[in-house]
Amino acid sequence: MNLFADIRALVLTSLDALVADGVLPDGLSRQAIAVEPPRDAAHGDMATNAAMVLAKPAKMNPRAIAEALAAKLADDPRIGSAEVAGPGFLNMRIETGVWAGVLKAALTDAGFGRSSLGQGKKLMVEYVSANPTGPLHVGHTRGAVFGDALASLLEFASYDVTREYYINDGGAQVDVLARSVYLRYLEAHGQDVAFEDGTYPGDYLIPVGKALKDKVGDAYLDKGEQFWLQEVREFATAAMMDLIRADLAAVGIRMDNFYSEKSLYGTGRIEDAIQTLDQKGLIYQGTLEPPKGKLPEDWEPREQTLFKSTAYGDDVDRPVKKSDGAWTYFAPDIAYHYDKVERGFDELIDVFGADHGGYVKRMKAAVAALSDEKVPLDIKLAQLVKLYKNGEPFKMSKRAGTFITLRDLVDQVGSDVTRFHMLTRKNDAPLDFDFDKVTEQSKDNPVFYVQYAHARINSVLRKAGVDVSDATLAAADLGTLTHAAELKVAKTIAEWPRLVEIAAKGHEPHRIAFYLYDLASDFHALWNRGNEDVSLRFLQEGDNATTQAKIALIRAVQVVLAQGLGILGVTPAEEMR
RNA sequence: GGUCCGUUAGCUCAGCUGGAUAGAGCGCUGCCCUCCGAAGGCAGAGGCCAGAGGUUCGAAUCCUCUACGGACCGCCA
Repeated sequence: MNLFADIRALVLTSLDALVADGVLPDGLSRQAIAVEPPRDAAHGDMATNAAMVLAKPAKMNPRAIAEALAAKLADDPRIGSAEVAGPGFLNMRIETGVWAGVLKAALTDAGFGRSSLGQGKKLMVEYVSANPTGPLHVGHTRGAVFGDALASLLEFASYDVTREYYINDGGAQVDVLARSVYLRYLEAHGQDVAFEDGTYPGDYLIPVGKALKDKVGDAYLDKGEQFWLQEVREFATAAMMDLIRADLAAVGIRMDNFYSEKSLYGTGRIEDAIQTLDQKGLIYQGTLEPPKGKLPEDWEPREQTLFKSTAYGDDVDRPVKKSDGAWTYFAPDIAYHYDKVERGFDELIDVFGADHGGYVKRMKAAVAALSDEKVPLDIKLAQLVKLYKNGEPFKMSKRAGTFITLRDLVDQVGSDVTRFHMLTRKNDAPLDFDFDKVTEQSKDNPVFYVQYAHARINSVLRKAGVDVSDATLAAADLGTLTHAAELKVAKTIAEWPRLVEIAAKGHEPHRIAFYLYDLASDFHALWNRGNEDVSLRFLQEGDNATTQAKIALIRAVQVVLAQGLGILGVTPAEEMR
């Protein structure tokens, strides 16, 4: 149940009644009518802007509409009062019994909080998609966690979600990987090797070189690239993908599918995709203008095969073939997205790293062209993560092989902390990650604060001494929950379904994290009230009925916390240690 | 030169897609532990929402310009 949606529906039927009464003209758009919690709790529980939205098209005074609407609304048993305020706001107070209904729904309705927004539509979230050349590092981790939480959020909102990883195993970087592994292979045979520019010096390739030796023995020794490059490339890529899969598992990520770029080559898929664009008149031979501002030193104009992405909002047309006739990296990406469209996805989401910002417009243009603008593609950029230790910035150097990996994070602070913290910021804002602060066990640390709330509720349940099954709690008389601090908690719970919908619509999982913090905060506040006011303690000795009502309230909090943490991929702690 | 993102309290950040007197944490000030868990709690001070125009009943939110910070910008992925 979504109380805000219910009340909005009530507002709409009340408007129908006003139309029937001849008070309001018919046929007005109701799109913009919203029912929201007012900023200031003194204004009531819910507010609607209906009168102000309708005033202009109806050519009526907003306050007059509001007055008429208020009279209709007041007839509903759920509405305690409806008052006109300001320029035409309508503030409503909800009968306290309604909140009890929300709590019961949270306890007994497995679908509580879920949204029907997605209506079972097929949606793909493509995320991580890191080059298969090494372990995942911090930057990847943010995109991975973000994409995963977004996918879970959309599942919770009734989308049929596929999580997919695009393996860039077709380009030159895989040759570099193969050569680097070959060096480690030689090393495993006791040779001295030097890692020059254009090779990957990281230690993580040592075991891969050994494994290669175990597999092929000395077969590749003293042989030219033509004898081993292809085999080593495949061997190395497979090894890297195993590594990456394990990295992902360490933060609780399981992909539904891994899609290989290489699998597109030699199958005619790329040609098909480009031809599809060509048939729409979007492919031509041409020469690009040099980029303005800083001029590349070796710039010379060359004729290339270009995609007319400017027809779909890009700034310049983009090459799909190099001047030597080979595909650019963009071409297989077009084919890959064409494949997504052909697989029947209704919506697509790509999660990219911040360094791919310049890539967004052309990819959107390609998908728009390939799907005749029928399949929306949203591209979310995961901004940079700045690492700190003891408040000091942490320098990473990829060249020296001293970059911080996903494993470093998980080993030091754990998966839960890593995930939650990375989701406490909008994806498009840079994120600070301080190794010391994120593991601090105090209120300053949202991860701890939210998990602590969950664990604290567990502690009460253990000590309750009454039947605390959800069915029993839901059947309890919740009419005894009348204190403002208790109702505050119930109201926050009532906002949960609405928040899920907002977060899902905006593809913004960070809203879940902030909501959970607010809910935990309301709960902790209520708990602390019990320190001064004995009647607010959850366990009322000798009064099982009241105890059960209070426990119903906090158990509902726990249910929502668990749902929310589940979306974020964070374990709800049973107890704190 | 262009594109994208950002700019909100001393600091770190939210702000529900245009609503009422802009919120939270930290820090600061003042109170509060015999009490279901004080690894805190309650209250208070603190704002020209970067700046200037515009759109309208109404703007932190939408549009234009400017300033500052970051990312990116042909045959690398």
